[in-house]
Amino acid sequence: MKIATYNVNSINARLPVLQRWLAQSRPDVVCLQELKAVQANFPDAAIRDSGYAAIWHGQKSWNGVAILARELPLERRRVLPGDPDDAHSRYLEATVGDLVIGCLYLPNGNPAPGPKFDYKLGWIERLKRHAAELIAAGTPAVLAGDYNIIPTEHDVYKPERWLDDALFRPEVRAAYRELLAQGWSDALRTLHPEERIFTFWDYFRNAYARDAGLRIDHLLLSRAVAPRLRAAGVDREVRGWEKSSDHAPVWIELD
DNA sequence: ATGCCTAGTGATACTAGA
Repeated sequence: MKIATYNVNSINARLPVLQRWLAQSRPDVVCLQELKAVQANFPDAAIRDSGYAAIWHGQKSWNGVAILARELPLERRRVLPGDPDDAHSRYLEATVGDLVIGCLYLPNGNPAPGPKFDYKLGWIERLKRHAAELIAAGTPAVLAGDYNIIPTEHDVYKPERWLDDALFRPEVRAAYRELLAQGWSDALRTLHPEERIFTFWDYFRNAYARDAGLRIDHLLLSRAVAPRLRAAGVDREVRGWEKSSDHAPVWIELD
């Protein structure tokens, strides 16, 4: 079973690239982030033509998340609990087969410090509370998405330039470590502990050609799932396609 | 230190992304 996550940076601007990648990579489950479309503007028919049933949570202008699968995902929740005032579409959770799939788009948080960074830290705390419940229940779960967190200095092309950035600030990295310590494993790093792996290259500064990237898209496996991990990778060539997202798809294969 | 690019909105300039 192949599970992927892909920040598309607009589902409608990305549709040709998404369809081409789905046909080539043939994942069983896909978590999408940054739909940048209201609920009614999700291209459901085109996704069906590609062979996937989808649930999604749209929003005007920004954010928006979706889960695609061969059979219709059974929705469990469409918001992260813990803040009734949070109107961002950044979390969607569903049952697919024997797995719970959490699709997340964690806030960017820049500039830091500031209200956006505070929102990011609060969002991470809520994610940790929810993730702890999944672990406590022994749920076989995958939390996949754009975390907007560079976990370590090995996950960024030039760490000294990112020290004050909301993606790399010490408190954000610490929160990610605390999340893993609950019993989640970072699938890409588990199978490729030393490799230089990036999932995002800025549109600026010819970043992809220079391989000036970041690893910020992650698939976290609960204890019940981790032993099933067989392969993991980044479809980085997709970032080089015409009209690509600034992120590349990231995938795992489970028994 | 700044803008470099891309997308959405809705009006031709701004916000936001990371």
